[in-house]
Amino acid sequence: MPELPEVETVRRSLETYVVGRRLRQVVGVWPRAIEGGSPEAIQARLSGRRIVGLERRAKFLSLVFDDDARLLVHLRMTGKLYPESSRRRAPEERSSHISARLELSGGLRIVFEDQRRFGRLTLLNDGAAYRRFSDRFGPEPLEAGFSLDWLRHNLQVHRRMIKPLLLDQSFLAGLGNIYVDEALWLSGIHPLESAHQIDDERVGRLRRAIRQVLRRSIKANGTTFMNFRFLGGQSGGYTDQLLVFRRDGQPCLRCGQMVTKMRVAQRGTHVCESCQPRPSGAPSTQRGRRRAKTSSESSDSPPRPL
DNA sequence: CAGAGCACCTGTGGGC
DNA sequence: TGCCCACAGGTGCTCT
Repeated sequence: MPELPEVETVRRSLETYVVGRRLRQVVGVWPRAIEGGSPEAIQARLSGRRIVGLERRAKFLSLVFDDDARLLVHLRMTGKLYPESSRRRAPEERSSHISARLELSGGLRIVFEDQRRFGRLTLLNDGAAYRRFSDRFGPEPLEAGFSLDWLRHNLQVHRRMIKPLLLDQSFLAGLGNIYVDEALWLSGIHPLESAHQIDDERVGRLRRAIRQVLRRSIKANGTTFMNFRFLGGQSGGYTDQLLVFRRDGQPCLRCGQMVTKMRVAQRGTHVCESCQPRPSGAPSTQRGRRRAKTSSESSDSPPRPL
Protein backbone atom coordinates (compact mmCIF):
# COMPACT_ATOMS: atom_id res chain seq x y z
CA MET A 1 0.00 0.00 0.00
CA PRO A 2 1.57 3.01 1.30
CA GLU A 3 3.67 5.34 -0.71
CA LEU A 4 4.92 8.70 0.41
CA PRO A 5 1.50 10.39 0.79
CA GLU A 6 0.01 7.51 2.75
CA VAL A 7 3.01 7.23 5.06
CA GLU A 8 2.96 10.99 5.55
CA THR A 9 -0.75 10.79 6.35
CA VAL A 10 -0.05 8.19 9.03
CA ARG A 11 2.79 10.30 10.38
CA ARG A 12 0.61 13.37 10.72
CA SER A 13 -2.23 11.40 12.24
CA LEU A 14 -0.01 9.87 14.93
CA GLU A 15 2.41 12.63 15.75
CA THR A 16 0.36 14.32 18.43
CA TYR A 17 -0.45 11.02 20.06
CA VAL A 18 3.07 9.75 20.51
CA VAL A 19 5.41 12.71 20.90
CA GLY A 20 6.20 13.34 24.55
CA ARG A 21 5.29 9.87 25.73
CA ARG A 22 7.67 7.19 26.93
CA LEU A 23 7.83 3.71 25.50
CA ARG A 24 6.90 1.23 28.21
CA GLN A 25 7.09 -2.04 26.39
CA VAL A 26 6.72 -3.76 23.07
CA VAL A 27 4.31 -6.66 23.19
CA GLY A 28 2.73 -9.22 20.92
CA VAL A 29 5.57 -9.12 18.47
CA TRP A 30 5.65 -11.47 15.52
CA PRO A 31 9.41 -12.12 15.67
CA ARG A 32 10.03 -12.03 11.93
CA ALA A 33 8.68 -8.49 11.85
CA ILE A 34 11.93 -7.36 13.45
CA GLU A 35 14.62 -6.54 10.95
CA GLY A 36 18.11 -7.44 12.08
CA GLY A 37 17.35 -7.76 15.77
CA SER A 38 14.96 -9.17 18.31
CA PRO A 39 11.97 -7.99 20.30
CA GLU A 40 14.12 -8.27 23.40
CA ALA A 41 16.80 -6.01 21.97
CA ILE A 42 14.23 -3.35 21.14
CA GLN A 43 12.70 -3.67 24.54
CA ALA A 44 16.05 -3.41 26.28
CA ARG A 45 17.22 -0.44 24.25
CA LEU A 46 14.06 1.66 24.18
CA SER A 47 11.88 0.98 27.18
CA GLY A 48 11.63 4.02 29.40
CA ARG A 49 12.87 6.37 26.69
CA ARG A 50 10.89 9.40 25.69
CA ILE A 51 9.66 9.88 22.12
CA VAL A 52 10.66 13.31 20.88
CA GLY A 53 9.57 13.09 17.25
CA LEU A 54 7.82 11.12 14.55
CA GLU A 55 9.51 11.59 11.23
CA ARG A 56 9.24 10.17 7.73
CA ARG A 57 12.07 9.28 5.39
CA ALA A 58 11.09 7.73 2.06
CA LYS A 59 8.34 5.27 3.02
CA PHE A 60 9.67 4.69 6.52
CA LEU A 61 8.24 6.13 9.70
CA SER A 62 10.83 6.90 12.33
CA LEU A 63 10.10 7.19 16.02
CA VAL A 64 12.83 9.42 17.41
CA PHE A 65 13.83 8.93 21.04
CA ASP A 66 15.40 11.36 23.45
CA ASP A 67 18.87 9.84 23.16
CA ASP A 68 18.84 9.66 19.35
CA ALA A 69 17.82 6.02 19.14
CA ARG A 70 15.14 5.36 16.55
CA LEU A 71 12.54 2.76 15.82
CA LEU A 72 11.78 2.53 12.12
CA VAL A 73 8.47 1.21 10.83
CA HIS A 74 7.91 0.16 7.24
CA LEU A 75 4.31 -0.64 6.36
CA ARG A 76 5.15 -2.35 3.07
CA MET A 77 1.92 -3.41 1.35
CA THR A 78 -0.74 -3.77 4.02
CA GLY A 79 0.69 -2.38 7.23
CA LYS A 80 -1.29 -0.03 9.45
CA LEU A 81 -0.21 1.90 12.48
CA TYR A 82 -2.82 3.41 14.75
CA PRO A 83 -3.70 4.11 18.38
CA GLU A 84 -5.66 1.19 19.68
CA SER A 85 -8.49 3.18 21.16
CA SER A 86 -9.26 4.93 17.90
CA ARG A 87 -9.84 1.65 16.13
CA ARG A 88 -12.00 -0.35 18.49
CA ARG A 89 -14.68 -0.78 15.93
CA ALA A 90 -12.65 -1.30 12.81
CA PRO A 91 -14.39 -4.31 11.35
CA GLU A 92 -11.49 -5.69 9.37
CA GLU A 93 -9.10 -5.78 12.27
CA ARG A 94 -8.06 -9.26 13.25
CA SER A 95 -5.82 -10.19 16.12
CA SER A 96 -4.03 -12.67 13.89
CA HIS A 97 -2.81 -9.74 11.81
CA ILE A 98 -1.11 -7.88 14.61
CA SER A 99 2.64 -7.69 14.11
CA ALA A 100 3.34 -5.73 17.30
CA ARG A 101 1.91 -3.38 19.90
CA LEU A 102 3.79 -0.49 21.44
CA GLU A 103 2.70 0.39 24.95
CA LEU A 104 3.34 4.04 25.74
CA SER A 105 3.03 6.08 28.89
CA GLY A 106 -0.40 7.35 29.73
CA GLY A 107 -1.99 4.07 28.75
CA LEU A 108 -1.76 4.57 25.00
CA ARG A 109 -1.13 1.57 22.82
CA ILE A 110 -0.03 1.83 19.21
CA VAL A 111 -0.96 -1.14 17.07
CA PHE A 112 1.10 -2.33 14.13
CA GLU A 113 -1.34 -4.41 12.12
CA ASP A 114 -0.32 -6.07 8.89
CA GLN A 115 -2.39 -8.55 6.97
CA ARG A 116 0.39 -9.72 4.67
CA ARG A 117 3.11 -9.51 7.29
CA PHE A 118 5.60 -7.80 5.02
CA GLY A 119 5.94 -4.82 7.32
CA ARG A 120 9.05 -4.46 9.45
CA LEU A 121 10.39 -2.78 12.57
CA THR A 122 14.04 -1.80 12.73
CA LEU A 123 16.02 -0.50 15.68
CA LEU A 124 18.67 2.12 15.06
CA ASN A 125 20.93 2.71 18.02
CA ASP A 126 22.21 6.19 17.35
CA GLY A 127 22.44 9.12 15.00
CA ALA A 128 25.25 7.58 13.01
CA ALA A 129 23.14 4.53 12.26
CA TYR A 130 20.32 6.79 11.14
CA ARG A 131 22.64 8.71 8.87
CA ARG A 132 23.76 5.49 7.22
CA PHE A 133 20.14 4.47 6.80
CA SER A 134 19.09 7.77 5.34
CA ASP A 135 21.98 7.81 2.90
CA ARG A 136 20.57 4.78 1.13
CA PHE A 137 17.84 6.95 -0.34
CA GLY A 138 17.61 9.55 -3.01
CA PRO A 139 16.24 13.00 -2.29
CA GLU A 140 12.78 13.65 -0.91
CA PRO A 141 10.69 14.82 -3.86
CA LEU A 142 9.01 17.60 -1.88
CA GLU A 143 12.24 19.01 -0.55
CA ALA A 144 14.80 21.34 -2.04
CA GLY A 145 17.22 18.59 -3.04
CA PHE A 146 14.83 17.49 -5.76
CA SER A 147 15.71 20.41 -7.98
CA LEU A 148 15.34 20.70 -11.70
CA ASP A 149 19.10 20.64 -12.11
CA TRP A 150 19.39 17.55 -10.00
CA LEU A 151 16.73 15.71 -11.97
CA ARG A 152 18.02 16.76 -15.34
CA HIS A 153 21.51 15.60 -14.51
CA ASN A 154 20.53 12.36 -12.85
CA LEU A 155 18.16 11.27 -15.59
CA GLN A 156 20.94 11.93 -18.05
CA VAL A 157 23.30 9.46 -16.41
CA HIS A 158 20.89 6.51 -16.33
CA ARG A 159 19.97 4.30 -19.25
CA ARG A 160 17.25 2.52 -17.33
CA MET A 161 13.59 2.72 -18.21
CA ILE A 162 12.03 5.68 -16.46
CA LYS A 163 9.40 3.79 -14.49
CA PRO A 164 11.70 1.34 -12.69
CA LEU A 165 14.11 4.20 -12.10
CA LEU A 166 11.44 6.31 -10.40
CA LEU A 167 10.42 3.31 -8.30
CA ASP A 168 14.00 2.87 -7.12
CA GLN A 169 14.18 4.38 -3.65
CA SER A 170 17.91 4.91 -3.91
CA PHE A 171 17.25 7.20 -6.86
CA LEU A 172 14.27 9.14 -5.53
CA ALA A 173 12.57 8.51 -2.19
CA GLY A 174 8.92 7.80 -1.67
CA LEU A 175 7.34 7.11 -5.03
CA GLY A 176 5.54 3.82 -5.61
CA ASN A 177 3.46 2.26 -8.32
CA ILE A 178 0.46 4.57 -8.09
CA TYR A 179 2.22 7.91 -8.14
CA VAL A 180 4.74 6.92 -10.77
CA ASP A 181 1.92 6.03 -13.16
CA GLU A 182 0.13 9.26 -12.29
CA ALA A 183 3.19 11.45 -12.75
CA LEU A 184 4.21 9.84 -16.03
CA TRP A 185 0.71 10.28 -17.43
CA LEU A 186 0.62 13.92 -16.35
CA SER A 187 3.95 14.64 -17.98
CA GLY A 188 3.25 12.66 -21.15
CA ILE A 189 6.15 10.25 -20.74
CA HIS A 190 5.92 6.56 -21.56
CA PRO A 191 7.03 4.28 -18.72
CA LEU A 192 9.36 2.35 -21.03
CA GLU A 193 11.27 5.41 -22.15
CA SER A 194 14.96 5.47 -21.28
CA ALA A 195 15.70 8.05 -18.63
CA HIS A 196 18.53 9.68 -20.56
CA GLN A 197 16.35 10.21 -23.61
CA ILE A 198 13.86 12.47 -21.88
CA ASP A 199 14.36 15.99 -23.14
CA ASP A 200 14.59 19.03 -20.88
CA GLU A 201 11.06 20.19 -21.43
CA ARG A 202 9.62 16.88 -20.33
CA VAL A 203 12.02 16.67 -17.40
CA GLY A 204 10.54 19.91 -16.18
CA ARG A 205 7.03 18.58 -16.64
CA LEU A 206 7.95 15.36 -14.85
CA ARG A 207 9.31 17.19 -11.85
CA ARG A 208 6.23 19.37 -11.57
CA ALA A 209 3.96 16.34 -12.01
CA ILE A 210 5.68 14.34 -9.28
CA ARG A 211 5.41 17.19 -6.83
CA GLN A 212 1.84 17.95 -7.79
CA VAL A 213 0.49 14.42 -7.39
CA LEU A 214 2.27 13.97 -4.06
CA ARG A 215 1.09 17.30 -2.67
CA ARG A 216 -2.48 16.77 -3.76
CA SER A 217 -2.57 13.26 -2.40
CA ILE A 218 -1.18 14.32 0.97
CA LYS A 219 -3.83 17.00 1.08
CA ALA A 220 -6.48 14.34 0.50
CA ASN A 221 -4.94 11.93 3.04
CA GLY A 222 -3.65 9.50 0.45
CA THR A 223 -5.18 6.78 -1.70
CA THR A 224 -7.14 3.75 -0.54
CA PHE A 225 -7.80 0.69 -2.66
CA MET A 226 -7.88 -2.43 -0.61
CA ASN A 227 -7.13 -1.34 2.86
CA PHE A 228 -5.10 1.75 3.48
CA ARG A 229 -6.50 3.26 6.66
CA PHE A 230 -5.36 5.69 9.28
CA LEU A 231 -6.61 6.59 12.73
CA GLY A 232 -10.16 5.40 13.24
CA GLY A 233 -10.35 3.52 9.97
CA GLN A 234 -10.48 6.58 7.75
CA SER A 235 -9.62 6.01 4.12
CA GLY A 236 -7.70 8.19 1.73
CA GLY A 237 -9.56 10.73 -0.36
CA TYR A 238 -7.19 10.78 -3.31
CA THR A 239 -8.72 7.60 -4.74
CA ASP A 240 -11.33 9.72 -6.56
CA GLN A 241 -8.70 12.00 -8.04
CA LEU A 242 -6.59 9.36 -9.74
CA LEU A 243 -6.02 10.22 -13.38
CA VAL A 244 -4.79 6.99 -14.92
CA PHE A 245 -4.06 4.42 -12.22
CA ARG A 246 -6.55 1.54 -12.35
CA ARG A 247 -8.44 3.27 -15.15
CA ASP A 248 -7.55 0.64 -17.76
CA GLY A 249 -10.40 0.07 -20.16
CA GLN A 250 -11.73 3.58 -19.55
CA PRO A 251 -11.19 6.63 -21.73
CA CYS A 252 -8.15 8.76 -21.06
CA LEU A 253 -9.22 11.91 -19.24
CA ARG A 254 -7.11 13.99 -21.56
CA CYS A 255 -7.63 12.55 -25.05
CA GLY A 256 -10.39 9.96 -24.78
CA GLN A 257 -8.31 7.05 -26.06
CA MET A 258 -8.57 3.87 -24.06
CA VAL A 259 -6.22 3.61 -21.10
CA THR A 260 -4.31 0.33 -21.29
CA LYS A 261 -2.60 -1.80 -18.71
CA MET A 262 0.77 -3.35 -19.33
CA ARG A 263 3.54 -4.86 -17.28
CA VAL A 264 6.68 -2.86 -16.63
CA ALA A 265 9.27 -3.99 -14.13
CA GLN A 266 6.85 -6.70 -13.04
CA ARG A 267 4.34 -4.09 -11.96
CA GLY A 268 0.92 -3.38 -13.34
CA THR A 269 1.32 -0.17 -15.33
CA HIS A 270 -1.38 2.14 -16.62
CA VAL A 271 -0.76 4.22 -19.67
CA CYS A 272 -2.45 6.22 -22.39
CA GLU A 273 -0.41 5.23 -25.43
CA SER A 274 -1.71 8.29 -27.21
CA CYS A 275 -0.71 10.88 -24.60
CA GLN A 276 2.41 8.92 -23.66
CA PRO A 277 3.91 7.89 -27.00
CA ARG A 278 5.91 4.70 -26.87
CA PRO A 279 9.60 5.31 -27.47
CA SER A 280 10.71 4.10 -30.87
CA GLY A 281 13.16 1.47 -29.70
CA ALA A 282 11.02 0.10 -26.92
CA PRO A 283 10.62 -3.63 -26.76
CA SER A 284 6.98 -4.59 -27.01
CA THR A 285 7.49 -7.32 -24.47
CA GLN A 286 4.43 -6.70 -22.33
CA ARG A 287 2.66 -9.90 -21.85
CA GLY A 288 -0.71 -8.52 -20.95
CA ARG A 289 -1.65 -11.92 -19.53
CA ARG A 290 -5.13 -12.35 -18.22
CA ARG A 291 -6.12 -8.86 -17.50
CA ALA A 292 -6.02 -8.34 -21.22
CA LYS A 293 -7.39 -4.90 -21.67
CA THR A 294 -8.80 -5.78 -25.04
CA SER A 295 -11.92 -5.28 -23.00
CA SER A 296 -13.90 -6.79 -25.84
CA GLU A 297 -14.90 -3.35 -27.01
CA SER A 298 -14.28 -2.23 -30.52
CA SER A 299 -10.76 -0.93 -30.29
CA ASP A 300 -11.45 2.58 -31.50
CA SER A 301 -13.91 4.62 -29.60
CA PRO A 302 -13.97 8.23 -30.76
CA PRO A 303 -11.57 10.52 -28.91
CA ARG A 304 -13.42 12.62 -26.43
CA PRO A 305 -11.34 15.52 -25.24
CA LEU A 306 -12.36 16.63 -21.80
C1' DC B 1 24.73 -1.60 -14.96
C1' DA B 2 20.06 -3.18 -16.13
C1' DG B 3 16.43 -6.38 -16.06
C1' DA B 4 13.93 -10.80 -15.00
C1' DG B 5 12.37 -13.85 -11.62
C1' DC B 6 11.44 -15.04 -7.27
C1' DA B 7 10.74 -14.79 -2.24
C1' DC B 8 8.30 -12.91 1.51
C1' DC B 9 2.60 -13.37 3.10
C1' DT B 10 -2.46 -13.30 2.93
C1' DG B 11 -6.72 -12.22 0.77
C1' DT B 12 -9.62 -11.40 -3.16
C1' DG B 13 -11.63 -11.80 -7.55
C1' DG B 14 -11.92 -13.62 -12.27
C1' DG B 15 -12.14 -17.53 -15.24
C1' DC B 16 -13.60 -21.96 -15.95
C1' DT C 1 -20.86 -23.46 -6.28
C1' DG C 2 -16.18 -24.17 -5.89
C1' DC C 3 -11.41 -24.68 -7.30
C1' DC C 4 -7.20 -22.62 -9.14
C1' DC C 5 -4.45 -19.12 -10.29
C1' DA C 6 -3.04 -14.39 -11.03
C1' DC C 7 -2.63 -10.36 -8.84
C1' DA C 8 -2.15 -6.62 -5.11
C1' DG C 9 0.12 -0.08 -2.95
C1' DG C 10 7.01 -2.85 -1.51
C1' DT C 11 11.61 -4.38 -1.24
C1' DG C 12 15.70 -7.26 -1.53
C1' DC C 13 18.04 -11.07 -3.25
C1' DT C 14 20.15 -14.00 -7.08
C1' DC C 15 21.04 -14.88 -11.72
C1' DT C 16 21.91 -13.60 -16.53
